[in-house]
Amino acid sequence: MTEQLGLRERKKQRTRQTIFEAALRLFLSRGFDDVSIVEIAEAAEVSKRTLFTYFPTKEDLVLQQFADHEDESARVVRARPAGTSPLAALHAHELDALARRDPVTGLTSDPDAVAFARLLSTTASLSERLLRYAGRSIDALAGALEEAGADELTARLAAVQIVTVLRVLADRNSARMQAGHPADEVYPEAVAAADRAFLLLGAGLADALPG
Amino acid sequence: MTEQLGLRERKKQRTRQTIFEAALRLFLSRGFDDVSIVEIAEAAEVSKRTLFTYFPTKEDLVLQQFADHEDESARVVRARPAGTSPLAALHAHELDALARRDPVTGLTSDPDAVAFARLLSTTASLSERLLRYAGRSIDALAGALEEAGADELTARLAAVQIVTVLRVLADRNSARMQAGHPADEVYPEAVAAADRAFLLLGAGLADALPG
DNA sequence: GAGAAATTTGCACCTGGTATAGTTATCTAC
DNA sequence: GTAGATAACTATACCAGGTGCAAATTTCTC
Repeated sequence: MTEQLGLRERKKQRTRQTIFEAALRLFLSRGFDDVSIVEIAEAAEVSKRTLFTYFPTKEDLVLQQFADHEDESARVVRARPAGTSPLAALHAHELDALARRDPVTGLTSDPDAVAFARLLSTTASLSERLLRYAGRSIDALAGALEEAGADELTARLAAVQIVTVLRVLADRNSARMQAGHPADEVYPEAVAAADRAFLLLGAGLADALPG
Repeated sequence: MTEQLGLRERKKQRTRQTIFEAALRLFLSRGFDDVSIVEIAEAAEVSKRTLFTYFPTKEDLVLQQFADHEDESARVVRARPAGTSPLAALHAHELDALARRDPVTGLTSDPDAVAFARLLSTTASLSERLLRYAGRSIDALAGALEEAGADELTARLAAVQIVTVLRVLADRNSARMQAGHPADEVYPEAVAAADRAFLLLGAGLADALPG
């Protein structure tokens, strides 16, 4: 378990962490667009050139951590208990995440997480770039659904629906948090919304949008 | 019907068109990233500053025309015949668009349209920015669905699902076109995929993704 | 400790985009 | 048609994100 890393590797990790923390601190206090790359580099005591070897774009300073979560839905589907449908597994996982106040649900009163979410939603270039990660998340989920027996078209359509619906739920929760409502207060609505969303995903829109 | 425009206004329209055509021609022949703004400005015989008064960003040189289509789904829902469900109206509209080889479906063999689609799908910054227009399309459709009687959450969830599914269909058709298949050959599959997609939207994923 | 390999740096450079201030063209009213 | 008024355009200088390159520094290996 204990990774034996050389000094070189440890220094790299420390440098990356230092840059990231400096960037986040500056972004949160003054906004993404009002902080320049050189400023971050100075705060982290590295050269501009070095900063860019760790983070290829300014947006990645904020978003690269999302790469860790990009296959979460796919993993949930793959790890589901026998006899459970992919949708049921994802539904259960979302309810569990809400109960845990997992930041990915948007439902958390943790000030840092709320501030971070605000940074994302108020910065156009960040919310746009975030969609790139959503795309990879869709690809991963589609792959898992194919493994579960769906044909390619169905898997892709289902994956894109599921991922975008989860995003809508998270956005709504996050908006409530940013409006100052405590997570515990919003929790029941968040659960109801998730239930509604998975009902629509599973049973379709026909009944919900009658003629 | 005949708009009486002054010389000033006519010149502006001509200038905008000239810039747009120069940009598109250069982009198509050499790729979005390998053509600079100054090059386009020179080709259109305007100053760089003037170019930016017409198109606020380089991406808008390609994408601004999508603004016209951003409320298409919403209009279809609002204009649906009495007794028709929103989903049925959108389904019928998509089938009609496929039959007409409307470029928005991705199903067209028109070389210019195919080249344009390739430009979009091969340029990261363009496909990302395109999602901004998708966002507005979702907002518009959600509004129309609320008018049709859906509650706010349902309308939003349905809208996001519908718009993203239509995008998936268009992307797939466009990919087939770029691979060189003629539209008439792909048409039956495209119809089948659209039918499948609207079936899933209407009846849900439960049956399609069993445990 | 020497040399190889990786990391960091400084510097020059490119591109997209903006600010400003001045020039040119069109419009309106007489 | 001419005189402003007004809108559009241009040149220039500038900023920020990002890259290429060669030199300098640091870590690794033996």
